[in-house]
Amino acid sequence: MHSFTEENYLKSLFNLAADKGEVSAKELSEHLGTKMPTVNSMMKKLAEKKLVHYESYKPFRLTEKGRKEAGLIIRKHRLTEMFLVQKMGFGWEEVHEIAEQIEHLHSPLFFEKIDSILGYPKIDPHGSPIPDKNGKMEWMQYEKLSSCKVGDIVKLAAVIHSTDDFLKFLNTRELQLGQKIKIKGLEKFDGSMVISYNKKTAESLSLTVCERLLVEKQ
Amino acid sequence: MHSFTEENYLKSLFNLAADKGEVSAKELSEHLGTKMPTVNSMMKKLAEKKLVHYESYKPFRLTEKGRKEAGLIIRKHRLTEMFLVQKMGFGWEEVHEIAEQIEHLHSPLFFEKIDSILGYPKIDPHGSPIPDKNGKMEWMQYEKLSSCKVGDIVKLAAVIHSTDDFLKFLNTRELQLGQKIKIKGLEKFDGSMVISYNKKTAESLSLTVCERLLVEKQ
DNA sequence: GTAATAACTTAGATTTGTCTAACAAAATAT
DNA sequence: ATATTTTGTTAGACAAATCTAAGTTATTAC
Repeated sequence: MHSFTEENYLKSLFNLAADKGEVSAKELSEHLGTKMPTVNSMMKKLAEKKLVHYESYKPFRLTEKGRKEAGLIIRKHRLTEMFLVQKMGFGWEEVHEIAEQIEHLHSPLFFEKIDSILGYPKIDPHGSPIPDKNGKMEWMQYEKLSSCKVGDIVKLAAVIHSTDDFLKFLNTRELQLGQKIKIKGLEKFDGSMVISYNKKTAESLSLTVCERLLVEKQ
Repeated sequence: MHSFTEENYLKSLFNLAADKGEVSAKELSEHLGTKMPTVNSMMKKLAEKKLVHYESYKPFRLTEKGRKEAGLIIRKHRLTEMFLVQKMGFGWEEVHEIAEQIEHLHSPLFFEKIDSILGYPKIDPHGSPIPDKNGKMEWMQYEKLSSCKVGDIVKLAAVIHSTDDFLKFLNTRELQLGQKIKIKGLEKFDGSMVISYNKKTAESLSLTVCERLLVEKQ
């Protein structure tokens, strides 16, 4: 079994490598709030355990084994978040920190129970996919709201880079997953959008916000 | 905040000191599966933090502060066990190990939610009292089944020294908390008892078993 | 294409929790 | 009441995860 610390490194590698497939020492160091030499020696350690490909002066990449282990930790994290929201009444902005801790529990029974109580969900409360029992996950083909056109009608499917503050912001706008949204206008000078949904006829969202909202076209 | 390890020492001190009020190095060492010198240095460390009274060659005692901290950890453990049984459908023999892990989470919000969902329970699934928010707890005035007399009618109130195996044994006998029991006979030579409950008219329980069952007289 | 800057690595120290080996005190047994 | 055994303590080593300081390689700028 891996230590709490090792698990956090794996998870960060998995998340940061989402697009490029590799992660620099600097990036990982900043993300974890750990100095570079520390990151470096941990990468060597994980390389010995065949979880990471390590070559001097090159970015880090997870091995297949490492990707699986990381996926399983993220699976536990997201199942937990779903349970906290759906079965314990927490808000989607409250669950990240708790799940950060619960994801490290070693109890297959516990997470199987959660999975079964939830009915084997495929996504977490923020719309991110829950990796399967092999640690594999795949994103649906969502688009960023920011890439939609005036007149489009879309459904809010996921929130990315979802900090607690951002989620609280969405709460104040009554924006939830599944919300149907119509795009009324686009300000060219700053990329902000005017949208309508529910009883709101002209809510304005900045480009920053629109880039963090993934939607499904109707 | 205290480390995971420190918390386990505090909890063991609390549990082992239940009767005598003090714990020897040997006892603590065996209970934790840790060598005596390790225990010794940890006691000195906890003494510096004013959690333990330490004097050379004397048994250890928790300070008031230590007792409170320990009580709060045990509170988290027992609330968790209750939640696992009542809200997640685990058996009372399955929850100890999971709660051992969850008790170390740092999230007041999480445990308050559990407490509220459960309706502020006073006992855990094994009948042990749940310490209050100041870490204080008190046992009801239960008696050991072994100290009851033939003819007594009692209600099963708590199971002490409840290992998973012992709880599974009770499951096979369909003995649960709250079960009303009549004492039919007592074998003098080995202290075993013959009891009746439910549809069972003559179940025999060894002295060892009877000493681990706490009952309430009717 | 060299100089300056940024990123990465190595070396060595520190903290935490553990161990073994050796020694000291207390308890027990005769 | 002394010898033996048990219990507790000290000293020193070690692994994990971290740091700082110093050195090395890559990248960027001009």
